[in-house]
Amino acid sequence: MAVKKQTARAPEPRWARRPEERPREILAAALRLFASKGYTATTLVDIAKAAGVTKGTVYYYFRNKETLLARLAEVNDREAVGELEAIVRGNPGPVSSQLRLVLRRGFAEPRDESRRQLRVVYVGLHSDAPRLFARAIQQTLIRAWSLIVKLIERGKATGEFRQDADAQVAARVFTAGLVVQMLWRQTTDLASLDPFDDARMVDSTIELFLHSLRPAVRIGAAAGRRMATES
Amino acid sequence: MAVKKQTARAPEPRWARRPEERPREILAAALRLFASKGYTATTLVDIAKAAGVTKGTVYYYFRNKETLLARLAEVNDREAVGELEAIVRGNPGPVSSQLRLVLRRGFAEPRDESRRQLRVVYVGLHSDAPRLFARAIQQTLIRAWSLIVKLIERGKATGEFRQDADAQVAARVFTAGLVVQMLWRQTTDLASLDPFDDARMVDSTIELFLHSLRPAVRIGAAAGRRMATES
Amino acid sequence: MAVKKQTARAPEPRWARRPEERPREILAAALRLFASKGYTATTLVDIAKAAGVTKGTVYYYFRNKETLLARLAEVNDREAVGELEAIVRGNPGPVSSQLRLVLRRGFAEPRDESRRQLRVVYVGLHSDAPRLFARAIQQTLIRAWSLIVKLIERGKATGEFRQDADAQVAARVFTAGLVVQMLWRQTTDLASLDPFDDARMVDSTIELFLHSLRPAVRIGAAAGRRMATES
Amino acid sequence: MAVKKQTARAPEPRWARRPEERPREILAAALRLFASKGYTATTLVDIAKAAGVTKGTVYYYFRNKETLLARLAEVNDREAVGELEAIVRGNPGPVSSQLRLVLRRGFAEPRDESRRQLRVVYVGLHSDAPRLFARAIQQTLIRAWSLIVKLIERGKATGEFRQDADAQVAARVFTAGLVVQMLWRQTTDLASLDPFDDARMVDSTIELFLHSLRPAVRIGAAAGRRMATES
DNA sequence: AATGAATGAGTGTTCATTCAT
DNA sequence: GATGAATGAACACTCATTCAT
Repeated sequence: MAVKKQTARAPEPRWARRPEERPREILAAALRLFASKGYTATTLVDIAKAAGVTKGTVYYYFRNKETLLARLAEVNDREAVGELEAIVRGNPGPVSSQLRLVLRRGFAEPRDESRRQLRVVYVGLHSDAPRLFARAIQQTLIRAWSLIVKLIERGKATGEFRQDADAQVAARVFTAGLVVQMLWRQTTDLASLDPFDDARMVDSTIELFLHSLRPAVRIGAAAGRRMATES
Repeated sequence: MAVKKQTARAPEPRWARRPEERPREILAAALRLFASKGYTATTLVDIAKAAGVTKGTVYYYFRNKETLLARLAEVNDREAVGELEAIVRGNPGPVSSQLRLVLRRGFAEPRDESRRQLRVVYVGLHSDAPRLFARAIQQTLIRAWSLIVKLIERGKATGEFRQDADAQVAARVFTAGLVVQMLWRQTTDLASLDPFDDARMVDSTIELFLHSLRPAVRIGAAAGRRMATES
Repeated sequence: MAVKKQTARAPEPRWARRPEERPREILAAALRLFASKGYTATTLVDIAKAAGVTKGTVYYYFRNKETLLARLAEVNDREAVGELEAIVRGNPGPVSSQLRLVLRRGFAEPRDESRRQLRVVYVGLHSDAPRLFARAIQQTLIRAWSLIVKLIERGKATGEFRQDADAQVAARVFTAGLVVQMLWRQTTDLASLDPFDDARMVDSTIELFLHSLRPAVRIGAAAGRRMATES
Repeated sequence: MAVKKQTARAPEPRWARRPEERPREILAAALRLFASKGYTATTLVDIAKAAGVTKGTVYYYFRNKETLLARLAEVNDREAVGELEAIVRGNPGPVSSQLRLVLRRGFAEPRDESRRQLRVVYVGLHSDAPRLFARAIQQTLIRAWSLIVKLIERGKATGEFRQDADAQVAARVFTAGLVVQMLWRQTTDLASLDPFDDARMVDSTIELFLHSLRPAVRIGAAAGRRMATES
């Protein structure tokens, strides 16, 4: 609609940027938007604008909208487990302190904004693209969980943790609970509706996690009776 | 296309008036579809067809699509907390056994298919209708959590639970973790990707929950001995 | 949806009113709404509600929505010209004073609210139901115009009006101009955008109307020259 | 259905990019349809088809349906008053001849079909889009009226027109009457129902207009008496 | 490599009209 | 007579996707 100047003098190409960076930029924009508005509510024009390109360019680099989501999930898949493993390797202390770090770094306090967003998108996959979600679970979550399970087993071996703790379930429930709570608190107004410190949520979750794995008090009649009653 | 009987007697109506059942049926159809395809992916025509009516009828009973969702959420809100309270009242045993039941009945094993679907929809609200989600959290989850917190506090009072357990966080993380895990397992193929028994998930979660609240082996020889024994 | 009491005691019929009045009431409601919201913007439910009945009842008495409009137009057609004739008959003064009254009573100051509304609807016919509009023109306006024309001709005969005035056009332009201006002023905010007294509009229009029919200054050189220039 | 040439050379595009012409064409199509069927009765698909594009394209260039109407009104607003002023400037004769031209050119004989349609749409705004109508009145009609008023005042100053003529009302009633009559004649079958020459309508209206402004016969007892009676 | 004009299949929603009761 | 449940044909508008340039 706007009339374009046709002056022959200045050729000045309307677009001129290194094609290498484009995909990255588009993906980054998509991530930002998916995380804040949700996948469905984000339009391709939104993404294009945020990436400083036009719709056509997005389609030049990515087959379609869902591909963007898939690519983002892949990024997460590729990095996430590696990070966790690095954390474990880099921290030769007792398993309890390794688990502490894994939970904190891997599931509660993302290293940077982009990893936080990635997590939001990740959980959203469940409703936005169930198939992708299944794949992501397989690629990432299950591997992360088994890493945690391994740590717990090691703890059992050293006597730090009780033998009868269900490591598989512990790994799953605590990580899921923590991630979902943090997610809800950050995206909805849950933080204001249900006010309390995010840090407390993380710290206490870790504490509960470790405590749930530790040997319990068995001595004394009271305790014994209680156990009997409860079963 | 359908051949009409031309008997003058029975004109055989093309549709029947069933004002009493329609809303229920429509709501049921919506629930089924929302749970399986997600709110956004579900069309009003889908709902109408599934309910055996036409689009217009859906709009005759419900102002718009979101109202359907809201109504479903309301149903849940109205019943959910009440059920939990009933469970507590109906079970005068020790808090640990009350908590066990609350977790199982309230968050893991829905009484019927429709309550299961309701739960699926509920979690989906987070991305489909953030505002409704926030309302739902406020109406239901927070109240459910505080009910659990109260039980835990009672357990602390009786010495059954340790004083330093963070009841607030425990209530939140365990319920969220349990619900989400069950949800994922049931909606995706997670059950096949990550094969293990749903029942084990529930039982172990409850066990971990209670264990995380119990007094730990801390100081003194007893603890030391125990640790040694257990390794 | 609301449960109806089925007590056999009080039969009390839900609807019980003289069938004679219904059509009138419905028509009155339709008129009110058409005039204030416009034909298109008025729904049948609006009308039914305003008439204190339900949609079905409206259809029991009138074939469809447009029929309501047609019936209203008919009412106007039936009464309008008769009124004008009555005005003329009831006022045996000079034609100028008859015309004054005809313009005022017939086109500017409706006897009651309902006649004002009728006028609004009437003009709206042009876009809402062109065919009805044509019929209305034929039934009413043309007859009203020729009544005015007759008066003008009588004035010409008595020498009160100039011979060369185009009675046909005068009747048409002044009535149309007056009606439309009053309509615009009353329905839009024209009254506030273009502030001046409605009464002045009516009075001055009548004055201009009569003046345009009166013999011009012919005597004297100045006037004669002016005429010559203009032709 | 259309047979596609399979020559590998010329893939023969299914549609052409004509960003420069599209908006114009769409607007033109909309104008044509709005004028003939009315704004409300015109579908966006109608417009798209008439413009040789698809619905999407219409929305690519115009935010929504009402915007099309608004844009058309703007065009009129922008040009209409300017034209009138040009007429006055370009015709340095006596005010009576200026008024003649203004009435004829500005309100009776549109320069081309498109301006005639614009006028039709304009009057229709009253019921289709009251708000736009109000704006249009403000932007255009009031300004046009005051231009006419100014001319009349000038005529009063030169003694060509009588001092007591209500210029404001004259400007309003004659223009409205003329426009509406022409509109009715052209859109309905009024022309055939109420047969007489359009040209006569215009000429006579102008004549009546000017005559209504001229000094009246005041000489003679008869006239004087009449005036007294009538007030 | 990049653009952005053009497409077209949906989608929610409205509402006059019908018809079982 | 009267109701109001149920219908179904539109309709405006959105947006992922395609493709001419």
